[in-house]
Formats: sequence, structure tokens, C-alpha cells
Amino acid sequence: MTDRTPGTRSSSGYSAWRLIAEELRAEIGDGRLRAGDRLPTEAALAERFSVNRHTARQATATLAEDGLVESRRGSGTYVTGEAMRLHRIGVRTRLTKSLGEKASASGNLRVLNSAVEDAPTDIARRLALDGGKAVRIETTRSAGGQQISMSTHWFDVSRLPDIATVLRRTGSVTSALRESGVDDYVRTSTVVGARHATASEVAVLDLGQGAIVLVTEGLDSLTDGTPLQHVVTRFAAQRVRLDIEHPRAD
Amino acid sequence: MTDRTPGTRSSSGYSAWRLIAEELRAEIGDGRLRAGDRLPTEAALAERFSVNRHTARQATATLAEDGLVESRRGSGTYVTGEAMRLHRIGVRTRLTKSLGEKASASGNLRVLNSAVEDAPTDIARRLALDGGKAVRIETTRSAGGQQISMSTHWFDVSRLPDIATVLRRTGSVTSALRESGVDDYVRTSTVVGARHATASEVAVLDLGQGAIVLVTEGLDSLTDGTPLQHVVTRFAAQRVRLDIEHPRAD
DNA sequence: TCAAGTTGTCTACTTATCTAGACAACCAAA
DNA sequence: TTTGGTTGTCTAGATAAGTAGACAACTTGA
Repeated sequence: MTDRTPGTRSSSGYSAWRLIAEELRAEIGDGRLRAGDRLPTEAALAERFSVNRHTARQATATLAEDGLVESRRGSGTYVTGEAMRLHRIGVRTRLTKSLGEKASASGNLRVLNSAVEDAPTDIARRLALDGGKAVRIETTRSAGGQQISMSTHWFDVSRLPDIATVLRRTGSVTSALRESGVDDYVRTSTVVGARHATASEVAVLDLGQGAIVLVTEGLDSLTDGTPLQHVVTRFAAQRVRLDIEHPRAD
Repeated sequence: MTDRTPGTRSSSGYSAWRLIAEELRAEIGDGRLRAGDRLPTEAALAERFSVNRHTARQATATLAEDGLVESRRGSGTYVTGEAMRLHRIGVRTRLTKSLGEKASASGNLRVLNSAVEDAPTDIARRLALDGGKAVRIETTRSAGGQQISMSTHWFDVSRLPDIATVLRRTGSVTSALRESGVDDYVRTSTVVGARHATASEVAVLDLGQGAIVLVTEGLDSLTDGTPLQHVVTRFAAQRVRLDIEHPRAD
């Protein structure tokens, strides 16, 4: 990108301004550009990425739409702030506590829909399902007026037949499980990946097309090892980072 | 995307075929399409995404270039496989156990360059630097002929003045630290995010423009809590998932 | 063997993106 | 106030991306 020779138009499926915008977003995200800093001028960006000034402008305009930078005529374009949320992932993921740095009240769970159906074979195996039937629940989580994540939960229907109803009422997985007779459970496995958001994720999470989602796939179990919940969560990567809890050194 | 009305061209900076390609990649990644499955026909994809067949073709062609699918004239386009690597993140990330073995399961580490310089203030604070000087080392990790990740390591130069030289020779952080008198250390903090790859990451990790990187930011410490290493790693998200180690339930 | 269905390739055309240059509006510091 | 530097806006033209239709090459199952 930086040294893309004019003829070597890469045809990557990304417009030039989008690539520039994401490059700048990365610099803001990892601290090379901090809140209050002035971006390079439009002319400098155009020079650096070997594009016309209009193309560079479109890049900063997109970042401005996202509220990441602010352009001031006659002066320059400035970084407004990062505003990244931290989501804790640990043994006991008390969700209602982990969202938002300041308060415990943040993080609103909403049940979109639920159904009892045959689980995909790999999920059925992970949950050690007998009959193969499972409760699938789709939820979203928001905080501070922003969509944070969306999840697909799978429970054994023979073990937790009413979990969807209870979850809809309580708005918390931990509470719903407690009401269903599960006093304690732990996260036994988590795998994290990242990919582009699908069309439905773009819609539900209120993202731009082509945005990125962090995908976590987790298994919660009773303390004796009995599998309880298989849950896949997609976080809006531009708003959330995952804070991994490590066990105490001893 | 799926129901994009013709006039509502979103102008997202992503070409239509790129959005389709990433949508399909997501379906392959999360198991909705499995190895051996046949993709919808080009005509069906064109219909579903409201584009011309040629545009849909370009999407599958890109996936074929990545080795994710294979097109067979007269028959269809088939998913070849996922081939996702798992990278473990835990308390003690013993990458290479014995000195004699050249390559461990987690791949081959190569030192790109290193320098002694002033650390950024936030890193200096995390490492509790006295003079502010730190050793910065850039490394890459490959496995099976593929680039897996690239990292930026920061060490306190007063504590580990020769770490770069030793790391260059041993090819393992654990070994290099052991030779430097550090017998044991633990991961005390890890934060995971995701964003588009920068131009240099695209080059080093051998990715396509606009690819996604998983970014981990970790702090390793002695068992008494003394900070040792601040390390930022960027994984090629299309090749790697992070497997989070959870402490035993007891 | 045949017919239906699928991918591969070609040409022509339309639409969107990027380039190029100019100038206005505005800011900040001399 | 003046000057140089910056963002905002306009017009026109060049290049890339997407549409449209046709047909060849090949596979599969009847």
C-alpha cells in the first residue's frame, strides 16, 4: 500500500480510501496516533499512499463518521479518542460485571429468539446430548447505547427445558442458570478468532459493511465437568477488546 | 448485503465480490459450510446477493486462490478444508521445551531486527522501567511454510541487556530467558483485539490487502510479579485461532 | 447416449471510483 | 494584518468495477 506503484493496482476488492482508512484506524488503535494528535495533512496522506488528495479525504471522512477523528477547516484533522471497551473472559465470566470499565450495571442482554432443534453434530458432541435436541437462543448485548456483541447459546433441552423463558426474564445467563438449579459453573474452553462480519451481523451489531468481528467459541460446564452451555459470541471488534483472565501465580 | 436494493449502493469501500467472498469465508469458518460441501452455484450466489454472475465468480475465484475452495467445471465449487491452526495462550506458554529441538509445535521463530531505544510511556510504565531504555525486538513465527504471526517484544535493557542476541541464537523466548537467568515466568495479562492488517503486516505475514489480524497484547512477569516482557503479537486471522487456557476448576 | 446443469471465457456496455486542477473558506502564527 | 498552510467544494476526464448476454467445455445422472 505505502509503496504501491501506480500501475500495480492490486485489485484487492478494497477501494484505496478504505485501505487508507483501516491503516489509520490501526495506528489509532495501537497508540501510534493518540487522542488529540493531528493526522498527517490530506496532501501528506495522498503523497504517502500515492493517491489523489480526494481519495485520502474520503478515508478521513469515514473515520470522522465513525467519530474516531474530527476535521477542522484551516487547521487539520485530529484524533478524538479510542473508547475501546474491555470484555473479561475468565473461569467464571460474570458478564454483568465485566462490561464497561466503570460500572457493573452496564451490559444489557436481550433475547432475540429461541427454538428447540437438532444441534449440529459437533455441538451435540460437545454438549454430550442424548436425544440430540437442544435449545438454541440468540441474544444481543449492548452497553452505553452501542451494540457490543451477539451470541448463539446452545443448552441441553432435557437438562434445561425452560432456560429460554427464564433468560428472557432475567437478562443474565448466570441468573437464569441459578434459577434453573445451577449454582455454579465454569468456563472450560474458549477459542478466539476473527473474520469479517456477515450481513446479518452488520445489521444486528450496527456496523459498517466489511467490519470485523471477534468470534469466541466457549464451553461452560458444571464443576464436575458436565457440559452445560455451548456459546458462540461475535463482538464488534472496533468497539471491544477481550481481556483474558489468567490464573493466579502460585 | 443479501437484501441490498439496487439503488442503495452502500459505497462501503468494499467491492461487491469482496463482501460476498468474506461472507462465504465466514460460513466456511464457522461450520455452516464444511470440507467437501458444494457451494451454491454461481447463478444462485448471483441471485442471493443481487449481483451479476461474473461478480459472484470473482468471489469464489478469490477463495480458490486462498485454497479454501476448488472449482470443478461442469460440477460445482467445493470446500476443500479449513486448516485453522490453534495457538495456545495460557499462564506458562512453554513454546519450546527442550533446547535440542529446532522446531516446536508452535512454529519457527525468526528475529527480524532489534534495537535499544526509549520505550513509549505506557510500555515503560508497564515494564516499570527505571531509565526508560528498553530492548525492542521484532520477530516472526512460521509453521508449515506459512507465516503465522509477527511480534514486537519489549524488555528492560538493564535487566536483560543481551536478550536480543540470545533470542536470535535460540529461537525461543523461554530458552533465551533461561539462558539469561530467568528460570520461570508467567503470563499475567493478555488483551485480544482484531483489526485490518497494515501494509507492513500484509507484507510480512504474506496476506492479501485488507486481511485481518488478531492482535494480542501481553505482559509476562516473574512469579513474584516483576514485569519482564511486554509483547504485542499480530496473528494472521485467516490461519490462526487462539485457544485460551482456563485454570482447572477445583 | 442424451439432456440438464455447471463452470470457463469472450465481447460490449454501464456505472462507480479515482485522478487532476482550481479556488474558496478558514486557522494560526508572525 | 498579512502570510502560509489547511480543509471544503466544484468541474471534468480517465480508469476500474460491475452488468448483460452468449456460447463453449465439461460433469452428472437418467
